[in-house]
Formats: sequence, C-alpha cells, structure tokens
Amino acid sequence: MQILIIEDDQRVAELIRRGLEEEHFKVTIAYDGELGKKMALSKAFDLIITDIILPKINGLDLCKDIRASKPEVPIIMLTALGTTDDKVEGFDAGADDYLVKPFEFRELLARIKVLLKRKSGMNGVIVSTLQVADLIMNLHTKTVHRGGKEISLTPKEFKLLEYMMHNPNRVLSRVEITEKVWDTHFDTGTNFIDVYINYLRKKIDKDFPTKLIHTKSGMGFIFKSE
Amino acid sequence: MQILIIEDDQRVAELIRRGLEEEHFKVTIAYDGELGKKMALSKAFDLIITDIILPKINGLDLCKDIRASKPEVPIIMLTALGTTDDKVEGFDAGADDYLVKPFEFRELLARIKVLLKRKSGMNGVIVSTLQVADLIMNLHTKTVHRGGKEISLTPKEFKLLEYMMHNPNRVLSRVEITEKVWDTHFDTGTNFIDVYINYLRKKIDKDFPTKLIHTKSGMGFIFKSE
DNA sequence: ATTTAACTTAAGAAATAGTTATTTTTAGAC
DNA sequence: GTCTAAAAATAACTATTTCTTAAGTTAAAT
Repeated sequence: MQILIIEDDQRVAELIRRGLEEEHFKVTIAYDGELGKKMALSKAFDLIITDIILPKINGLDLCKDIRASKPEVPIIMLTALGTTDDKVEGFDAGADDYLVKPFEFRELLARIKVLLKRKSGMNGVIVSTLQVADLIMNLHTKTVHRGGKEISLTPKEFKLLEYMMHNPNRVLSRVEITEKVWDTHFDTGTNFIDVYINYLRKKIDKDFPTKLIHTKSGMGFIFKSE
Repeated sequence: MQILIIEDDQRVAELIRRGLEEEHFKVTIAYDGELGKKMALSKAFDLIITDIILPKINGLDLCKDIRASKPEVPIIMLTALGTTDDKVEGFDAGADDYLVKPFEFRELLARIKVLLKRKSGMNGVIVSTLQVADLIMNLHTKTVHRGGKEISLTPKEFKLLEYMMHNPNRVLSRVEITEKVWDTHFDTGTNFIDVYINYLRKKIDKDFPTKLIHTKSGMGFIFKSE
C-alpha cells in the first residue's frame, strides 16, 4: 500500500512515516504543495495525507486538483486549523477525512484503515499479513518478503510456510504437517516433507544469517527466530 | 436518502433530525440499541448514526452486529467518549467515522456527505473511471485506453477486466473469477478463464512493456503493474 | 561403530497454464 | 422467423511449472 504524505513540518512527517512503515505501508513524503501535486498525479498512491498550510500550493487547492483527475484516491487532511469552518472547507475541497493537530497516531492509523477498507470496497479486507522476525507473508498477493526482497513460493511451499508461521515457537511433527498441509492421514513411506523443508530453507533461510526453520531430531521442526 | 439515528438523548436526536430534514434526508430515530438493531437490519438505510452509550445494546456491539450482515452501510459513531482508545475501539467495531460530542451540526453534515458520496461512488455514479498504471477504463463509455490508444473489448472481456481492475494487487482465484464474472458456482470442466485471460493479454499487455496480468501458478491471477 | 534420522539432488509424473482452432450461442438485420 | 456476424464456450494440443518419489550423502543418536 503506497501512501503519500504532503507536510512541510519534517518532524510530523517523519513521525507518521515511521508509524506507517511499521504497519508495512510504503511511504513517500513531499515537503511542499507543488511537489506533492506532481507526485500525487504521476504515481498511483492508495491514500494521500496532506497538511493545509503548505509552501507554494495550499492543501485545499491541492486537494481540488487531485480530485479533478483522481476522484477515487482517499485524501486525509491533517492540520492545525480546527474550526468547523475550516473542516467544512476541507470537506468541500474533496477531503475524505479531516484530523486536527495535535493528533494521536493511533487515531490516524484507524482512519487510514477505514478509508483503505472502503477503497478495496466489496471485499473489505485490509492487508492480512503474517510476520515472524523479518519474514513477512502477504496472504493477498501470496508473496513472501524477507529483508526487502520478494520471495516467490509454489502453492505447496506457501501452504507449508503459512502453516509454520501460524504455529511458531512449537515443535511441529511430520504427522501434524502431513495432516494440515497435505490433508492426508497416512504415511506414503516417502520423505516429501524433508524435500519441502529443504525447498523452503533454500528460499527463506539460505541467504540470511538468522535461520527460522530448526530441526528437532526425532520430533519434527520448529519455526522461530534466534 | 434514508438515515437512521440511534440515540437515547431525545434532544440530540431531534437536533440532528431537524438539520437533516432541512437537507432533504428522510430520518428515522431509534431510542435504544435493541430497537436500533432491529430497524437497521430490517430496512435499507443509506447511513446510520449511532451513540455508544445506549440502553439495552451498546453502540459497539450494535455496530458489529450491523457490520456482520450489512458490510456496506456507512456508520458514524457520535458519542461523548473522546479518548483515542475509545475511537480506536469504535473503528475496530466497524465504524466509518467517529465524532465526539459536543459537535457542530455542520461538521456532522459534511462527514455524512463524504460517506454518501463514497457510497454512490461504489455504484459507479461518481467514479466513472478505473485506473491501474496507464490503463484507464471508462465505465460510462465502456471503453478502455492504454498509452493513448483505444482498446475495444467484448462484453465478457470488459467485465473480466473491470473485476480485475476493481481488485488489483491481490491474487484472484479461478473460483472467485468464475463466481464474480460468470455468475456460476460450478466447474464446467473447461478452461474458459484461461482463454479469456489470453484474449485480454493480447489486447492490453501484448504491445506494452509493463505487463498488468500476472500468473500465480496454482493460485490464480494478480492484476498489478511492475 | 552402528543404526537411524535428516538433508540434498535429480528425474519422471502429474497438474496447471497457454495457445489456437472449432463449435455453439447470441443478438441484430432483414 | 431466418440469416449473418460477432461473441462465447468448448476442445484439443503444447508448454511450463509443480509435485512426488527415490537414491545417495551427511549428520545425529545410541
């Protein structure tokens, strides 16, 4: 999810960036209205957060300009101007939400999520991800990221990793894995689990110093960091 | 436009009713949570405004109940509880907006209008175009443009592409596509989806360097740039 | 040291995806 | 109603990817 912040107060901008990046959003910052407008129109952002009092182009005009060519992108106004007149003016300019400074980041985050939920619309699902250490699984895109790199997995690899990430810090026996991931209850006499553990290790552990898949000999495997 | 107000303080409820009726909304009032729930579920309201502290059922549980069966109706929480914890709890319960008492009617009205605008947008009244990367779909003229060139699609191709553009950046399984685009729930045993994906690719991806339709083998297709 | 369990690799089987051609259906013109 | 052209669905085939098995190798436990 790409979010654009248009805010000249560097401290505020950084605060929001930090918070949003923790939630796995991709954040871009523009420090004045002109740059903000250029960025908003050139790239496809999922949401825009803008101040009103800005150098070069103010937030209200900016909002109208963006609305004119991108009617669907949600815009949140985040400003010190707190009178009802200000708010109504903001909404009239095309804002979807209006938050007065000082604000708590958690409220901003909640409002962002609501707008993104609405946006993705009918399906209503927000980013659903699993995370263990620095390994992030996105259930929507069926992709896995570690250390900024995308790792592509086959369906069985994905299902196995998903199961392990759902059950970290506990030993998973081969029988259990067979039942939950392969939906079968009997032993085929082959070592397919070892093969898949090996595939996963090559993809998610090989190039990284901290390993996530650990073997408990005679018992099974355990998924954890450290 | 039908609006439901769930509010036990008669003075507040009447104040909102008067204001909304002046704006030509049709207003219904419920004075407790139980009645509010019954009304919300039985009639099709365009928007619901609810207090949190209510007799019988509180606004948060009410909100969850309504969400469960009517995920699309906008809900505004209007309450005296103003801490960030309260707000986050409200949004988590499924609220679309949260306004703290005392409030000015004009702000409430502005927020109502934004939510109703979004809503009608979903039905394609305001948002008449979809865009992903440089591919633009106009829902009014039923045309598609990419890189300045018009691309003509058959009805089924158009519907498939529309569905994919409504749900970008997420894997769409064949089952999902079959249900949403072909309105059928059973497997015909043929590979008609692959055929249509192939048609679309020839028309929207073939002559362009960045592809938009990507295959996740064994999972489905994902519509995105890059 | 011996036995058992785990790891690695490769190759064939099975499943999935892509392409093209052909048949069936649909909608509009006559 | 019949005819025709376009669209949709099916079928047949090829290509690609993924899954499973098996065998050899290494590591761990007794």
